[in-house]
Amino acid sequence: MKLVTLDFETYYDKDYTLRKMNTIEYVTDERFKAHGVSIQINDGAPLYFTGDAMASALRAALDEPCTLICQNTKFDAFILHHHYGLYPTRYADTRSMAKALFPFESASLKELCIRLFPDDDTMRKGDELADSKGILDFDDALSQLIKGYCIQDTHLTYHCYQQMIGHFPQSEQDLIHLTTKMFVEPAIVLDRERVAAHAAISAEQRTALIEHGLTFITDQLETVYEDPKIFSSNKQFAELLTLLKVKVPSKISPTTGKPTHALGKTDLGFQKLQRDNSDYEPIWTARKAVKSTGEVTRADRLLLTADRCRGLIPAALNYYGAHTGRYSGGEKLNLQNLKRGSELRKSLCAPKGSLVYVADSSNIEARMLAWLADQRSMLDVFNAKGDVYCDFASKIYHRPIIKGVDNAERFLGKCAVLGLGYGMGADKFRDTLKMGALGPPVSLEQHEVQGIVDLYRSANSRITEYWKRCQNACAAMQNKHANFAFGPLIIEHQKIKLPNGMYLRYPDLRTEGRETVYGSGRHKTKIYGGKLCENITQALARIVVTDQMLAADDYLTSIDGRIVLQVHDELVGIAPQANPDQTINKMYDIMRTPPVWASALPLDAEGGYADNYSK
DNA sequence: ATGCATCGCGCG
DNA sequence: AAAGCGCGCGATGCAT
Repeated sequence: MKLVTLDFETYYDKDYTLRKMNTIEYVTDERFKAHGVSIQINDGAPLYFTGDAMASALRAALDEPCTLICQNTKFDAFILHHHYGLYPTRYADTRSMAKALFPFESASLKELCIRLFPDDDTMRKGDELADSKGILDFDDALSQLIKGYCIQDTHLTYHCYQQMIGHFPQSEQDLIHLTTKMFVEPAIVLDRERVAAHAAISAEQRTALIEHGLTFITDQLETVYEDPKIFSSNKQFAELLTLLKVKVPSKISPTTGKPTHALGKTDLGFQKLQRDNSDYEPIWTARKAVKSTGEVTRADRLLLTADRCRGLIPAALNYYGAHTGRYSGGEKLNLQNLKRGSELRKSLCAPKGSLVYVADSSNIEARMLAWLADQRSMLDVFNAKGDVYCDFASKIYHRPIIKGVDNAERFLGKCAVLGLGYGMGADKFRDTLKMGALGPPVSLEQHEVQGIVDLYRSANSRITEYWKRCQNACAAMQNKHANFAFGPLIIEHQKIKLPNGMYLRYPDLRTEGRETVYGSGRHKTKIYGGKLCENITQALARIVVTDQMLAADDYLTSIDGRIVLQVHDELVGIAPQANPDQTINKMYDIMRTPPVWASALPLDAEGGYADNYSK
């Protein structure tokens, strides 16, 4: 297919910039102005166009089936759609490719060129001497400089693409296309009334609770308090507690190792403090209310986005956001962490005549881990369509635990299966249970949690052995000539080849003292058996789900629908409302089909459909 | 003012 | 020796 590489030069200034706004806000803003665009067809020389010549040049370039290549394609493609009504057939993106090949490194064009062409000084991005910031109309000199940079950027982008494309299997190229399309060709309809109502109510309730809290402490301390910050700032809140003669709980920060206040919702000390001082309820309530601004901010951003996109919400996902290949959210509107069952989730709708289809890959990581480690007992339960949570809970309680009957017991089994697969110890497991991160808080004695951890490890000895084999792999990967099979993987120097040809990378892997670490600066990270086991499991589960996502999108496209979002183990599609059971069952079929490289992997799927993303 | 690190909290 | 992991965003507080 014809390759069209292009790069827009656009107006920006101190406030009107992608640093402060997201792509949608920027491109649809009334201040938007394209100074020029450079366009390269196949391996020809890039040509530069300005003013009225741009539209016709773009039309001519994109008038037949073509693949669009840009550095950050969701920006340039969104311009093409929004301002020129042009739609390329396929999307490629050098920034996405760089994220996959060089995790933890800058994905900027400048840095990418230095990395890909270290010995070729002609392959360098302009040194930004000509800053067009804040300038609406260029003089001739600036115009010529910008033209040169713009042409150079397109030239570089094309060569970066050619340099990297050999490392990308077709499936990953398809994935970059689909990911870009989910953003630049949005399909999710926003229920504006629902969002607006929710935002209003949330804001109102929040204000009332904070006001009540302020009045309460004003009365208590006989000093006037008017600033909500007293509740939101950890420092000020700690000072308030001291004035009230409540001892401020402290903890050791897991990041810095230094003591800090333990005032988070999930901090056990803070939870106890609230129980012991229930007469200060208005304060605790106000603290919680003031901390939950995210909901309103996000609602406002959804409304603004939809206003700019004909009522639609583009789904921004960062390809290879995690070094394991998982997506991450992006564009200041993370659709991967919307609260389950929330109004905001329910405000994401299908257009009239269509439905939102949501299909989850059931316990994909637990299944992948059992398959990788060849933990037969667990695979047997999955294969028999049993419930692994009940199965393990039965071992804990020495009696059959029945789903829907022994709910508390099954829940403990669930926590253990979800938590203990990557080497978690008894202390942390006890805290996790007590905090109730997965559901209702559970308090167990030290000897009880230790017993469960020991039981998990003995009942799943192949999994604990797999951690050790991963530990060995951490060491082997430090060998320059490493190259050996490890199940479906190939261990190489500082990287692991995945079955789709991509790599799980550990740049600068080395031994420091008794620890193995990789990365540098703020990316320096410890790695060890249990953690590598988790990374591998996550990377493989991601490949299973994204390949299924491509298959599901093919299917949905055939019935006039599409995939519109992915949340790690969950595919979200929008498709016509006719024969909904057939549609969702077809999605389940796709998600129950294991990949060729793991034909014995027992998969299952569940989900449903509705006129919105409610699940 | 603006950048950066940290915390808290949402998701898987 | 022992260790669950992977993200993004808003708010805060400190440094520049």
